[in-house]
Amino acid sequence: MTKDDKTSIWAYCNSSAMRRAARQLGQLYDDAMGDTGLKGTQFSLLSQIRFSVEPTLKNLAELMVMDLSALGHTLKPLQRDGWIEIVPDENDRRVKRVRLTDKGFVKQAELTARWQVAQARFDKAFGKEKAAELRRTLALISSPEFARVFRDDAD
Amino acid sequence: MTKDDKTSIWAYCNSSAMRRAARQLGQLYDDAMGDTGLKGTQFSLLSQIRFSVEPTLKNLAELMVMDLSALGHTLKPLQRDGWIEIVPDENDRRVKRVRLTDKGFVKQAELTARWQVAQARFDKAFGKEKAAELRRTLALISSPEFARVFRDDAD
DNA sequence: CATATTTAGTGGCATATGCCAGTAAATTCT
DNA sequence: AGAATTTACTGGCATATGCCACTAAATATG
Repeated sequence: MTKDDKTSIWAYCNSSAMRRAARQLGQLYDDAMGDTGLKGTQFSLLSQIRFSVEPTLKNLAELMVMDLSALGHTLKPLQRDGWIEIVPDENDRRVKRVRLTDKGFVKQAELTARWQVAQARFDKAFGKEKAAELRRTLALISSPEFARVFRDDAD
Repeated sequence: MTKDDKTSIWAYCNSSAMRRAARQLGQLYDDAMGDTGLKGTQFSLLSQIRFSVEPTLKNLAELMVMDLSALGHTLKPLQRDGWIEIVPDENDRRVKRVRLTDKGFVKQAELTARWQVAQARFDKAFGKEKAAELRRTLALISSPEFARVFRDDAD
């Protein structure tokens, strides 16, 4: 164990430990975004939108493991600044789809270049293989299956 | 790899993956807090305060790997509702120290009982040993040493 | 000692994220 | 078909978190 001792929740609580690590990485990756005007969270969003096929807000919220309304709020600034656009679905009038604007594509590429620097630093500091494994672990924890097992504790 | 494929940033970005997992766990642990009126983040705060010796805001911010002003904001509701109190340091008039109120102690204990349920579920779903190792990994990533190595990439 | 610098917090502003209530459109049920 | 229910989203409110500018107090400097 590191210098964290029994007087720290981090040594015990999985959730608190995860949030704290998320804050640290958020900080580090945000720094890497530099003067692009966007943050790591926004880079994630733009990237997920880019690599999805015009996802609906619902789709995107599920992929992000984010509350639908929270997603809506988070997209506002990106929409306002012209990086994305939200268009109604042709078949189902309840549904709205998100996509990058041309400008958004360019911006996503620019951010990706910045991101790679941070990513490389992480790999170097933490270990490339360990990093890949960590991501697999995090993906598992983020999965709906995991949430289901966690909740259906009834045995 | 799980069902996440190359079209998901989660498969690549350590920071995005961490945040996403943090959202999932936040959700799961918050649910466990039930009708206590407080959330997992607030439980973390109360716990860290409880197990620290009247930390200064600065101390606490460092332990939480949180921005000092962010911490200040986050403490507001807890102070307003009487779970904690913030008192000026006797020697250094710039410094303020945080501590639980009597009411706060009781509340922290109540929340701990709820937390244990979530924690047990996590251990069961993820594996007790794996969970302990994950927390060590997260603690490492949260450490100032890690941030330093990450930033001082200059070689 | 007087001034420059550093340190600890505060307040305002902006994004991140979640809950709840409400609305409209689609689906199910009788 | 018409009513009940479900689904997808929106808007308001509250906490979470960070940046920047500003203030007060302590410390270092000449």
